[in-house]
Amino acid sequence: MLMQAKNSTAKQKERRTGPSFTETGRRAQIVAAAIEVIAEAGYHRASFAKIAERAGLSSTGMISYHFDGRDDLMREVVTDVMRLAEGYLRPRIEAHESYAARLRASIEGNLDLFAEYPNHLAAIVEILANLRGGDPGMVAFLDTTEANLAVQVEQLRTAQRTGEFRDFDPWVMMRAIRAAIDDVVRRATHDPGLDVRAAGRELADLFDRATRSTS
Amino acid sequence: MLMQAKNSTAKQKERRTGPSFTETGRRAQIVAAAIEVIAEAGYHRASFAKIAERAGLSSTGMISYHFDGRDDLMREVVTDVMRLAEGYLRPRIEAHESYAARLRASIEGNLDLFAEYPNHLAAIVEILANLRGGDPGMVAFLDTTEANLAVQVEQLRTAQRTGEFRDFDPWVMMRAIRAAIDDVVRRATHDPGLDVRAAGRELADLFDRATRSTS
Amino acid sequence: MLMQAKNSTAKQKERRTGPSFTETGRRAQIVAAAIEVIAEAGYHRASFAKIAERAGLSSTGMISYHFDGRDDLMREVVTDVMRLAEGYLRPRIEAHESYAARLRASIEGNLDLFAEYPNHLAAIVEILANLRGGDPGMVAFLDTTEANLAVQVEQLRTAQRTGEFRDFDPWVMMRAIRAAIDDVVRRATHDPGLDVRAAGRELADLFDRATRSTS
Amino acid sequence: MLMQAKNSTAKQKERRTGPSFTETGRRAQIVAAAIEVIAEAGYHRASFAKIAERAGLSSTGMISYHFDGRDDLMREVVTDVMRLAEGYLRPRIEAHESYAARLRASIEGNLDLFAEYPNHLAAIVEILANLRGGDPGMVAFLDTTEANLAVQVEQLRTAQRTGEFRDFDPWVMMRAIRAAIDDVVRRATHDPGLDVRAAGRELADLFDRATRSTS
DNA sequence: AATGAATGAGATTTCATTCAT
DNA sequence: AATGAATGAAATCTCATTCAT
Repeated sequence: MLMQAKNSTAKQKERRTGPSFTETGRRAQIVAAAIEVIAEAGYHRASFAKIAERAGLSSTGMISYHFDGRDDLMREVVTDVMRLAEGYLRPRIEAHESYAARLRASIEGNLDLFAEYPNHLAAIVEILANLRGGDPGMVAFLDTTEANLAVQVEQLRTAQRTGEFRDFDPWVMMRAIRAAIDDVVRRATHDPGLDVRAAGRELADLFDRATRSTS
Repeated sequence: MLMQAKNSTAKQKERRTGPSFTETGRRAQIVAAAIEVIAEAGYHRASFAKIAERAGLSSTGMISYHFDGRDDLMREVVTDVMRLAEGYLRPRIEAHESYAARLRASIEGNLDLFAEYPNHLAAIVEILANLRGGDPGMVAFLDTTEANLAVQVEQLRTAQRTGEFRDFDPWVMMRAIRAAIDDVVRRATHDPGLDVRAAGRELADLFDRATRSTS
Repeated sequence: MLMQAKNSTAKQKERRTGPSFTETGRRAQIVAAAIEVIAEAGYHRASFAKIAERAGLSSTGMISYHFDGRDDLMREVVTDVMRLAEGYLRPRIEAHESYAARLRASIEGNLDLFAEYPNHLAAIVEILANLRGGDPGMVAFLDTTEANLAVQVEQLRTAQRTGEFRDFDPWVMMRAIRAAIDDVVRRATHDPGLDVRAAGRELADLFDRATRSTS
Repeated sequence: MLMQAKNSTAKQKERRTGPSFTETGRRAQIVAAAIEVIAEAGYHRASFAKIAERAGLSSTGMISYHFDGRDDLMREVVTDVMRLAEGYLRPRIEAHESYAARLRASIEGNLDLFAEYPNHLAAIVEILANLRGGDPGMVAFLDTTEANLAVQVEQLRTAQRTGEFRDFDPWVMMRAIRAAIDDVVRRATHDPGLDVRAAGRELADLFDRATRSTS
């Protein structure tokens, strides 16, 4: 899904003086429940009622209390997963020198990550796929995602400049890679039989051939 | 999105002896309105109220009158678009001999089609992305989509046997192609500045390198 | 259900010059369909849509055209069945001399009639059980039903005066009889295994003991 | 209507750990409002809107919040009334030794109960009369009613074995009794002038003659 | 902090009726 | 006479949010 996450945009409720341990714990608990529900039921079907039930809360009011609306909760889910992905992927990617190896590490790493945290990745894919520009409050969020992508596009461009990668439109390539990974995540979420790591290797091969310079 | 559509599963209201021209006309009008609304607002936000307003109807009851529920309308939308895509793509694909040329025609054709009928493709992508196996009545529909994909996978396999394409997992390849096209459709729907035909050519190049035999 | 029907309250639509053969035929056809649907689905579930479908009509508008609303249709159903019951029961009852024999003939006759025309009796029982005084236009109808009952009550009273029947409140007795018969009708409608003629004999015995003078 | 109620099938919302007093209070209030509305308007006309208005609620959503749909509310109404009837009738019936006296106590007791709680009995009669086997979730409910009836049938049978009652079909007798009582309830609901206690005595006399052994 | 209760909007569906053809 | 289309009301249910305790 993502090669890396840059910055956290989590916004604690600002009317409060500061987060207490309890509140932080509750927020995390709700986020965890939301991740499960979104992964299973999808973005739009993940109602506060289902999330509250999963979190063991007796009312949806508790969610509204801790989060400034649905968008705020979704933002927290995304940043949470991005933080996880960042920590998981960055060392695996930076362990390699060549851009080709880094690209492979990125693709395979994403699917390894999914194999370990299926709900987390499924949730973020669901959310990002359902964002609309019109949603006020989510626009800034789309920009963040776009910025993350831009970083990776820049890496593709650098690899092209060094001659390691051939000539292609790095934005189109990057989005094709992301779309392919997300598609595997989406399918695997509802088809437990799918071998995601094998699919990851196949995709890595595919995009290796598509990017690598022939010289 | 789709290389071709196989069969239409449109189901007229069966309590009638046959569809009248008038009814078909109204149905078509509602389907057209639904396509616009889905493309703009997304699958879940496309309420009967919005569709009725777009279709110039005074009440949502009219939609229930013409369609057997939301699923029935969505089915009609998908079969409608599939029919369109089939008619548009098949001649363009079959005009070519080699599998490589056919694959290119398929990818570029899908995005040319989108350039001409942006709402139609946006709608079908939205619908198919939001289907869940749990939706009763839509399951058979997912099967149709899967069957369409299988046909194309078989073509990839044939091209591998002839030696024109190299060795790769045809299912993973096919889904990567589809995911990449759908992603362009999704982005272009909310970013009018995106040059989809250029993206189509880029993707065709990309997957040409990924599939073509080196020999 | 009823020992006899006195007068028909059927009201043809008065804005028309007169009933044509076709209209009369259609009305009868709709009434027949309504009887079936009411018997199967119950009074409130017998929508115009279901009745039209059963009658082989393509739209509910046809029912509104022939009947001045739901109440009018129901009135026609009731008068139709009352006419049937009248023709069936009167000779069977009048074949007997004693009031006891007539009462027995009435009870057993009603259930014999049900055995032959299950839908007709089921329908009228359903309708009469669901009438509310508040329904405007049906009030006069309830009066008719009440008048029919009054005739039978008068017969009970006469039998008491002759000494054939003992002392009891004839209204309470009459309604208990009617309620018992209707109950058998209601149950038999959804339990095909019930032997209604046997139940009829049992009820006749029961009310014979309850009414007959001991002297 | 009922000689006794056997078991309560009330189902609190199960996602909760347990019912709070407040929730029980609101539920009870809604049930009370439902009883009034059903008694006045009938089963099918007792919409959530009317019930909410009667209960002083501003929206029907509140009813959906407290009950798992219409069936759940109706179930609660019936069990509530059955509980009331059970407490009222059992001591009155068990105060007597002979089966004849018990039968009389049952019949008169039901109508005394109606005289004190007219809406309660009217509501349960309305509901039970309008149940259809097809309603999923209510089937088990019909079974309960049937089981209650079976208990009473068994008592009739015992009285026959002891020689106190004469020979008759106990099921037909029991249902005739029930039907007669329910009929009085139905009529009295819309005719305030009817003397239900007198009717109860008449019915008790009637069925005493119908059941008692001549020896 | 947390809960149950309440709210009001919005969604789909069904219904009887009316209208134009 | 008949049909398909259209209408508007009403009904149930779900949802996110707010409130009082």
